Amino acid sequence: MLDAAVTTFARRGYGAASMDEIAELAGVSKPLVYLYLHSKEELFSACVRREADALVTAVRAAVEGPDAPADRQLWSGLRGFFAHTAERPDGWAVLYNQARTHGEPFAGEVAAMREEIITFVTQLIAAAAREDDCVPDLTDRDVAGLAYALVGAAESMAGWANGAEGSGESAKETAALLMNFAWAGLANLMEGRPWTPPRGGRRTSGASTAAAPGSVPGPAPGPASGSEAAPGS
Amino acid sequence: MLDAAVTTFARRGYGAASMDEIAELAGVSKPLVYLYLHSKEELFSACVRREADALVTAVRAAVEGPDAPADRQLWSGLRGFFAHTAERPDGWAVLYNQARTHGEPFAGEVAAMREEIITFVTQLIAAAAREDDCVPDLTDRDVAGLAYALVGAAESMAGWANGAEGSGESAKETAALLMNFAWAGLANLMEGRPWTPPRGGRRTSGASTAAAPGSVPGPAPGPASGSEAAPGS
Amino acid sequence: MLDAAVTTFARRGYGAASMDEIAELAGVSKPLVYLYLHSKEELFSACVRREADALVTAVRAAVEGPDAPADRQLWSGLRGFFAHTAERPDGWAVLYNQARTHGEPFAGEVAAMREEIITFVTQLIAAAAREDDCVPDLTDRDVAGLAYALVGAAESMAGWANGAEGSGESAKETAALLMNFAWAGLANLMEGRPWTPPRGGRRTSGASTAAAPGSVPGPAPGPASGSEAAPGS
Amino acid sequence: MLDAAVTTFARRGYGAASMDEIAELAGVSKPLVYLYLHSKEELFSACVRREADALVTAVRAAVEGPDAPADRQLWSGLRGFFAHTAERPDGWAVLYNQARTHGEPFAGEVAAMREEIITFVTQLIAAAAREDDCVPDLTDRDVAGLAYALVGAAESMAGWANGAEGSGESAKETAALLMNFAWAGLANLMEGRPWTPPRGGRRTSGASTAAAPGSVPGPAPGPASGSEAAPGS
DNA sequence: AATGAATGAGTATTCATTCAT
DNA sequence: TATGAATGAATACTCATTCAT
Repeated sequence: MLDAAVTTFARRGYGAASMDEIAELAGVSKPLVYLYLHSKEELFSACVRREADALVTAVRAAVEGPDAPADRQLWSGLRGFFAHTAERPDGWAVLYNQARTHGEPFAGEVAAMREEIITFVTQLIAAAAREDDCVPDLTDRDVAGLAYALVGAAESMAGWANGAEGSGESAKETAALLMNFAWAGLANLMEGRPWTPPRGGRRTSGASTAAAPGSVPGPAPGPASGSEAAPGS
Repeated sequence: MLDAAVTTFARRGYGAASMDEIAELAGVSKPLVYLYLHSKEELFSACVRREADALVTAVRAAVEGPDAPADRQLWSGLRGFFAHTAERPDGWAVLYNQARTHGEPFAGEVAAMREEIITFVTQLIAAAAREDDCVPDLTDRDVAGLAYALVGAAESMAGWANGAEGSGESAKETAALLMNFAWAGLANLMEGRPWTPPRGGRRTSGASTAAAPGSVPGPAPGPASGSEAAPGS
Repeated sequence: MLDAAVTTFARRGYGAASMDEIAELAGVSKPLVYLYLHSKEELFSACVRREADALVTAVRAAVEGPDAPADRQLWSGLRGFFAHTAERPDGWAVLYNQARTHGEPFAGEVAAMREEIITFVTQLIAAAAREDDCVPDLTDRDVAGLAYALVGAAESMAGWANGAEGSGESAKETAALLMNFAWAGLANLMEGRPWTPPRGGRRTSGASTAAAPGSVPGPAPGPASGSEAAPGS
Repeated sequence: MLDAAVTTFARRGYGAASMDEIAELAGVSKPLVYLYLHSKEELFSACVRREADALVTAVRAAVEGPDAPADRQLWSGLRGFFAHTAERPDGWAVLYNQARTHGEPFAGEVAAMREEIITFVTQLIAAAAREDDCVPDLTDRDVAGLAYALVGAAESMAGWANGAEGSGESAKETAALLMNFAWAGLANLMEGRPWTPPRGGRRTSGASTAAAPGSVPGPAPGPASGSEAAPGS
């Protein structure tokens, strides 16, 4: 019954999905839907909760144990994420497209789940930073921002990857692509070699050694000295 | 009048926003709204178009000329993006939350705008890769995926940054944070030093030299040349 | 201006005709319409009155003077009627199709005009009966009914004749056809030779000599000399 | 439910009848009306169809079998017609006043029904003419015109008869009156003794023997057999 | 004399929701 | 338990009508 609801909400959108259609697709009668799930809002909430739980569970299950190195944990988590969203595109659409955009009861629930994942990611980043025992000068806010960026990138890529013909294989590829995109930056940051806004010089790619801007100061340009500096760390 | 519509659509969502409410907020009467914008759909379309144009224009205006180095261009564009979304949170909400999720006339328009931006980013990445005259072995699909990741990260951060008390200053900070997050990874990739999935060793962060996974092969393991290279890493 | 209104009312119907359309067709602006004719109802009333007057006037003008024999008067009146309705189909449509069917202000006005014509026809019939100086035993109600029948027949034929390509010639033909249809019956009646419901015998057409039915008694069954009786058949 | 609709449409007219009013009069709620009849148009169509069928059926049932003489068939049909319209004045109003004047879906349906009746009448007239085995020189168009005249007369009288206090008795009377009005004329025509436009002589009633006008030529001037001739006048 | 701009009042239609069974 | 039948409440849209100019 929830399956029918998820499918319908994903396809039609919350507003355009009618209880009639859901009941019909579920093969039961409308009053029955009302018997179990007491209103459209509650029904949608149940969908959201179920999908959110499923997603969180899938990601949790995929993450390698806390002993593994941070990038490995992150990578495995991403693989789980992309695999899950590829497997349940309707569920993902409900979370990503519908729930976030329809008023408070739902947006809150999704936000909570997202927060959970973000917290996890944040901890990973922090842990990695700690592992590096460098002086990461990253404020909490910065770390949070990075987590948002990473999660946002993942979400965007999920939509993109689903656009093509998703497959189990592509989940791994997508995760690898995202790791490639993100990890070096994170690693640099954590090791105190931030990118800084160029000052007009011709070419300035990669993490420069200049002083950090805004709240992302790269205090210890430090590894500095370090030869060509263990890039990518 | 469009302002009122944008505000209402952003706050209530497309479905829940009633023409009555929009008209009242605009301080005019409903028939007048229908006189100029001829239906709810058209009204929403007009909002979407206006906001999309405004956003694209803002980003375009912010981007530094094509002579500037790629990271500089990207950075300035992001600053423009974050500044604009911070300045017009309702407009951004209409584009990001509402239009994308409500059926074809609208989703298409937003997708078109997004595509425009993604194309721009894609070109930047490709240009940077060319500048680096390395063998970037990045398939087109990979580049596209990276652009999606970057744009998705930016979108996510826009929502996050607006959550707090947005200010002009924060736009620059947010952009810098994202550059830090993203640029090193991009640079590594472009220079042929991709991150690769670890094989179980204890610590493996940053761009490893191992063979690339999936479609993101890092052919030239070559931190090789060494030289001052190694930037971005 | 009234022309535009008549045309529009005839084509769209009273309900579907919008003041905008009328004003546009008239080449003036809506407020001007309201300046002269103060509401939709009044505008429609004016149309009805104008067309009714025109029709009555046309018929009046066509009728030959009171000295002429009754059938001649009737015939000339019918010719006028058919000629007029053929010439102004929209006006006729307003009277016949629209005004009669839209609530009291209008139906009354049309009824009044119709009554005027019916009265005229009634008088003709009565006059003819008097001329015949027979004992016409026709109650007033009967005469009224006959007038209604004649007028109704004319109205129906007007619609029919306009359906084809109306022409001046056809007005005369239509009138003649109707006279043929009607006059013999009227004449028989007036001369006391009514048609009576057959009693089952095989063939009984035309004005029989049997007793009259209902309120249309044929008093003098055998007016005339009887003899040739069995007329009409 | 259809009853309520017919009543309301008849009383208020199609445009002014609101679904609210109909539902209220039917003693149900508006959505229920929409559940069964899916729109105002469809509801009106259903009314029209029902009333048209009822009328045609009533007339059909009333007509005496095809062996009966033509005038008898006609008379019985008219009696059925007047009885039915007297019994269901609202239904008749819907057909005669509303449906004919409101756009294509409806006008067409009524026209079809009318055509059916007119065809029937036409056949009766033609049959009668054949029975008379005279040379009826009536063109098809003339016969059609006569049928229109007869039907129009009947329609007009239906409205008139309903105006007074209709009763079962009056149906018979009205039918007789119309037969009196019409039959002699028809009979004369069919027997080749048409009325012709007078040439100015003082008195010229009834079927003259002069040449026929327009398309209603009276070929067989034939008071023919003489004898019973000269009737109708 | 004439109108561009604006609106109050009303209508068809839909949908989440609930009885009676 | 399960549903066919029914509805209250809300919404997009239209039109006759009027000021301010």
